[in-house]
Amino acid sequence: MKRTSFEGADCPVARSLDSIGDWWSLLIVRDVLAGKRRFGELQKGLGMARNILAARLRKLVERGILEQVPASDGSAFSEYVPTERGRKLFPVLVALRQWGLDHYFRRGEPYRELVDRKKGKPLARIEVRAADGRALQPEDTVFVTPA
Amino acid sequence: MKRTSFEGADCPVARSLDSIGDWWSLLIVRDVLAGKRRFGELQKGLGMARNILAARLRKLVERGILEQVPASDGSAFSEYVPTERGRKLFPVLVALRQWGLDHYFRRGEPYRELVDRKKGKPLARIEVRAADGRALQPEDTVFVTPA
DNA sequence: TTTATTGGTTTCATTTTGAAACCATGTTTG
DNA sequence: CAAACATGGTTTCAAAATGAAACCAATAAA
Repeated sequence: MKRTSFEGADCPVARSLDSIGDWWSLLIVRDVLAGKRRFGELQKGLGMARNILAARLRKLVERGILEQVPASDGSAFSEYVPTERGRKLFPVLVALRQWGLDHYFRRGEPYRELVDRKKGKPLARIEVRAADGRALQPEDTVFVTPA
Repeated sequence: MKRTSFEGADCPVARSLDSIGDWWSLLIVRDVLAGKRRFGELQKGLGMARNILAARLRKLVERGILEQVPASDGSAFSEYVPTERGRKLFPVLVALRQWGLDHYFRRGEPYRELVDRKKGKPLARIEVRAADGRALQPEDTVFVTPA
């Protein structure tokens, strides 16, 4: 009767969700990728219960998405930093951001835009493409069993 | 003490998660985008409790991600089909799939690959890019308040 | 006409969540 | 140095979500 786990699922999407498919994890990763590092900073920013944050951080560390390291400011506290695996979630976050902005913000509604630091311009749209660059819709794809 | 809602969050990622940020919703959307339509088909495929599936479908319809329509086969049953909004989740799913495959499948472990239907070749990698096409890492981006 | 299937809802036990209190360090201030 | 405060949690407990199974009404098949 436990909450079903997708850890051994044969679908990569399901396995991903097993690590980050709950209500808070992606928001934590979002904040860490945006530079937040400390427990309290995350807790205040997200407005979430401390015990839940502690549990999520533990799991994210366990799954190799974050790493807990001694604080960079010399203090005896520790910090949570993204691993390479965590950084690779960036496209997922940007895709979710673009989708949410398109579908759940009214035009004119204020929001903070994520831009290319160098040029200050909005990011390109995230798209699914074929190897040759053609944009693909769901129907343009099929599953196959690799050789 | 209610489960916190991200519906009115100022962050687009959070609003997205309010619609699809639970354990099952994205898997349901994945299956519907892959062509599954009927309640029982989804339930059996996902192996999830019927009441939870019913609740999720209700919410996905409410949020405009799926639509409940009379069955196409002439029977009196109904079907769940993706809306345009639901179809637009495709990049999110593909990004999650690529990430999960990269990080939670051992090499050689069997999986089904999603390929370009026309050429039968694997999809291009999903990447975050600037307007001019440069690939961007998290540190290459900043938040700004649009004018 | 009986039987089976489909698409749910209801019920109930188990888990998870969230708020608040608590606590052990570590850090700053007087 | 001592007292006060901040930090990073853990514990406790009530409310809410989840999951398994039983149930049920409407179809569809035999």
